[in-house]
Amino acid sequence: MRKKVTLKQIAKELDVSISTVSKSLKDSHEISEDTRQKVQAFAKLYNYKPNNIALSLKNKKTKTIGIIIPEIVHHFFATVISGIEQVANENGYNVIVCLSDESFDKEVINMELLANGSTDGFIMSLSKETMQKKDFHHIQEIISQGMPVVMFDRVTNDVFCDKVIIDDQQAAYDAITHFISKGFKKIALLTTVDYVSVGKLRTDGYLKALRENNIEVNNDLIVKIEDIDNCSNKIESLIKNQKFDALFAVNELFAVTSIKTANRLNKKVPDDFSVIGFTDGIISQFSTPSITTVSQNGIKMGRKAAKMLIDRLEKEEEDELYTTEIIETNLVLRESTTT
Amino acid sequence: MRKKVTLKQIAKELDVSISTVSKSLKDSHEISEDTRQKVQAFAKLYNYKPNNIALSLKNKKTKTIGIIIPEIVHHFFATVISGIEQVANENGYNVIVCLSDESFDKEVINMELLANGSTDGFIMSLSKETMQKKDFHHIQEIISQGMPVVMFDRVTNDVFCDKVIIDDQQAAYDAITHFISKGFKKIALLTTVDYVSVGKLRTDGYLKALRENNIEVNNDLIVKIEDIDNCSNKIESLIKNQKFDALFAVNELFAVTSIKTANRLNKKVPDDFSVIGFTDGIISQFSTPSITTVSQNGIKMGRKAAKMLIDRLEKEEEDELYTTEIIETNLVLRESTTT
DNA sequence: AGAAGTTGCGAAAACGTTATAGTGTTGAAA
DNA sequence: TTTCAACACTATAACGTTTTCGCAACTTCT
Repeated sequence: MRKKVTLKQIAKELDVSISTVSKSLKDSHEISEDTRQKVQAFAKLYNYKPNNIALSLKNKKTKTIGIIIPEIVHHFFATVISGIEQVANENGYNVIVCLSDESFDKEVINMELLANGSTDGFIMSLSKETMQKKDFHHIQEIISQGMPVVMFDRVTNDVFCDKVIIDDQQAAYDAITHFISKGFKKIALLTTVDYVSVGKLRTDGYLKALRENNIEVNNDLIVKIEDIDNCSNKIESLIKNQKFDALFAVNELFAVTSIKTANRLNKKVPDDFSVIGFTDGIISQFSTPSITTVSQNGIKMGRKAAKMLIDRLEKEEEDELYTTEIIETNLVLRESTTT
Repeated sequence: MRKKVTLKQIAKELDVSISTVSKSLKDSHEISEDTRQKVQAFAKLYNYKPNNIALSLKNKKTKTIGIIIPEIVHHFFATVISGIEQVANENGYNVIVCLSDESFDKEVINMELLANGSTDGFIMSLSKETMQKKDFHHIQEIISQGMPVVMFDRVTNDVFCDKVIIDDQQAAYDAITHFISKGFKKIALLTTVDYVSVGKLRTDGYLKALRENNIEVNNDLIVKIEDIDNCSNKIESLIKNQKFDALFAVNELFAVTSIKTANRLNKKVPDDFSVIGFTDGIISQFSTPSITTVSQNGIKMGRKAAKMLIDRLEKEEEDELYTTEIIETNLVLRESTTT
């Protein structure tokens, strides 16, 4: 076994001081040509690479970004990580990923662990439980220690930090407006319970679009879902006595579930009703019919978040001006809507 | 801003030595009850948490696992990460994720970077380029430095280390045997080019099953796909002059693409032909018809890989006996096959 | 020849921690 | 009274770096 070699070992072997070795490897002009070459040759031979941990301790920066997300088996979050990783990589950063599993406690524990020197900053999306509890002490604490945090998608106004979001309300508004422009008036909504901020905002966009077009809101057409695994009956009854001609779902799981339910009830999308979903993921692309969705560009979001974090990390003056970036969305037209 | 407090600062503040503080916090009996309480109270007040980096340097272990995978926007890899993370978390480890983007160079760079002190070991799946080049120096080097590596799914026999795989050949064999037991004789195969080891093995399983059942192999029914984005014509011509009654695809993308192509050509799955895919992901579940697949339990694979790595990290004697764990697969029956 | 500057290198501190080996004081046993 | 152990604490080394400062030994200038 060839253990990694250290400066000390090289120094001893060549009978010079550690300082000399360090300086030689950094091409310092303090060291004679001769010594420098000798050291460099030796270092190369033994494949010397500086120890990251020692460097981190010395420099008080780790060149590592902590990512805290609710889950990873989720197309959107995976794309965001991918985006973050791209920019991180371009800038010599690594990413360390922690999953909160939608649990407040896990979110807190993970963040506190990483905050003790392991990362230079965080990029995160809040867990459901955190949003419900509205307890953001752990995040406040970390920010107050001077560690930058960037939130994306599931964010909160209660914490001051950089944020990257899409304009959920506007995106939903656009989707509904699209329906209306196609002549649909009876539009159903499949949404989440209100404490999920993005669900709430998308619902608001739906309501706004109806209001502005003087369409009366029919509460029978609005279904709020707590848990997708236990809601088949709700969706089923909505579709069975179908009183709508278009359906807007606030995520792709709801969208595809409604289509599959319709199939089961011998109804056809888009013949019997059109569907627009949210989040342009795998499901929407490969469902039959493929689903028209509001695309939520995860890669772009991740890249932006990473850029914001790294910018903040690499400028030395502390800047108290936080910004919220809005990533534009657009409607990807597919087979689940009539043209 | 309330910067993190260090032992030194506490020591100074309480006018004791650093050692005393350290020992007090560790409840050492060397320290008097009085002092201990005083120190602990103070530490709590200032929310003292030991610095991970300093600990890592001292202990020469980081409690961090490096994960190197080709991509993350991929259901299977995401589930594996999820499994790894579960076990890592249970054992006080963190995971640092690097993406090779299927590139050899990125794989090498990332691994070498992390190997310089950032992680205690690696869990990885080889990039396509690495498999093609058959160059595993970077991995050999890291192993020879005494850093354990566990490979999963895309592995190689050229490196001695722990591995976690499924029995790809057997799984494919089982799928084909299932077809045959249902009376299908003309079975098409949608596979990858041969250098992708898992694709090759699954193809072998297909061939073996046919051979053992005395069914002649018809090369017209075997389509090898290099790049899914540029293969629609190949799949289309296969399906257009359909000479098969069942189709086995070595991944879910190929499976869903064949179904969608069939739809376009006014053929129906499973009425015109049955389909079995590989990798039980989102697509298979939500496709219409949902797809019968060989389930490749990513969570289990990730958990197993993490367990193997951590076991090796936590026992001090170096053990040169490497094992290869095989995760069982099973056929998940859905709508794309007739019963 | 003495002062001043240059060259080439080493010592030491620092980052934050833990563990080992002292050290001085007290109290009890011999 | 001496000896020794127990107690409560401190100093120091170590992990692997980088960097500042210091110090010889030359060289150059006056």
